[in-house]
Amino acid sequence: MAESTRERILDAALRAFGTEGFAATSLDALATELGIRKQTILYYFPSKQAIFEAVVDRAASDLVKVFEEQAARGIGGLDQVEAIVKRVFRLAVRRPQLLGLIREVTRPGSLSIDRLSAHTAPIFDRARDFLQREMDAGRMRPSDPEMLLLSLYSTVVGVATELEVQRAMGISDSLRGAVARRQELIRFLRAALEPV
Amino acid sequence: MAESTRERILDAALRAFGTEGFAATSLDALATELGIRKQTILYYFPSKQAIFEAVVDRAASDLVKVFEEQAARGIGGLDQVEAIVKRVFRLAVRRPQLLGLIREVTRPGSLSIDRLSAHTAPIFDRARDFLQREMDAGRMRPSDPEMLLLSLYSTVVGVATELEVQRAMGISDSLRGAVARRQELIRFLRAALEPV
DNA sequence: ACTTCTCTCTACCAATTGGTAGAGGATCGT
DNA sequence: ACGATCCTCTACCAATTGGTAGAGAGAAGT
Repeated sequence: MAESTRERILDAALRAFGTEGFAATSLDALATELGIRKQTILYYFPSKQAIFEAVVDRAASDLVKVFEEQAARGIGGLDQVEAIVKRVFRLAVRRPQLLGLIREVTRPGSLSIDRLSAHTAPIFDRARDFLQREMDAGRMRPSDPEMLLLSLYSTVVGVATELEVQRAMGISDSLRGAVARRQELIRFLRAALEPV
Repeated sequence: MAESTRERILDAALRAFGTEGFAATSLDALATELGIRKQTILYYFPSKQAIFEAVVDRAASDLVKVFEEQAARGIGGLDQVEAIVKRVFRLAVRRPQLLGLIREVTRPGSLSIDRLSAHTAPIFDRARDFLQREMDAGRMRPSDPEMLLLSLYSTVVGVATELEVQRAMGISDSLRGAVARRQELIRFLRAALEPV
């Protein structure tokens, strides 16, 4: 048994919640996909909401880990921004459901938004401080770091997750397409952030 | 009778689909909200899916109208980009469900993505041509116009719609906050697009 | 042999889902 | 006065939903 039933449930739930969404995912469908009974799922988790929260917790800590690994490297300036964008992109390509889940949680009606915030607040603070520091040091164009962070978040997550929009625009969603997208995004961000 | 029942249904459906999402919206809830019976809704629309499609059609044409009105003005360069961003923001503040619906439609599993594309493809083409023309004329930093358009889309829609993320970041979601967000976004975009 | 614990199962259940069938009341042109 | 059309309703329905109750199998400790 390479992977425990509990882990398998969480994996399938992440995929389902991250693509179809919470409401559109049924426990029966999840169970069928796993070749088990719905009641087996409910043995490990008391409710559907509890599964969602467990999935959010796991996804959030995976995401936070990516940031912390890069933050620990202590690179400065735009090179650090570029490195983080690259890491997020790698994650988006390998595990697209992960960012899809973030989109699901950040939807207006979501119940687990505070749960996600609890995980991500520290890295938001850290990112804001980083931007402020870089601006003060003249390595980045000065602006409101909070608003800038929001713009950065929107751009990166959007470019990484809005695959259907890209399809509608006629952009290839192949792996090569992802690389091109990343490259163009980095150029875009560098232009926006470079000090004058 | 200021507004026909059919129109009232479409209004309520836009709000519900744009915030809670398609799967999380029930016809019964919609009917209760309107003070009518579910069967009255099903008199005007043959199915839930049909309501969604009608809502998408109406939302898309509203959105397209905004772009076409601005395009007709024939302003060039970054001033035109700024004008469009401002218009999108005004729409996002006045009718937040509208952009929320776009997010819902562009989700991976959505059925109506082609319906939306049919409406928006012409303005995408137009926008791409516009960017290309401006780059050729040296009024904008040269880059891949398709990828740039994707970055622009992501940034604008994200900043306009990711209200929960903004709340988590500690950004005010008041009207004044929206103005500040818009201003910062325009500075961000100008920096990214200005020719060197 | 016996109990205990872990796990997955069958059997249900009440509530809600989207949708059908058709009655009844207006308002209309004739 | 008449049928026709438009609109909203009551009454159902089969299917699916998340969740409960509890049986039974297997392994492990005693």
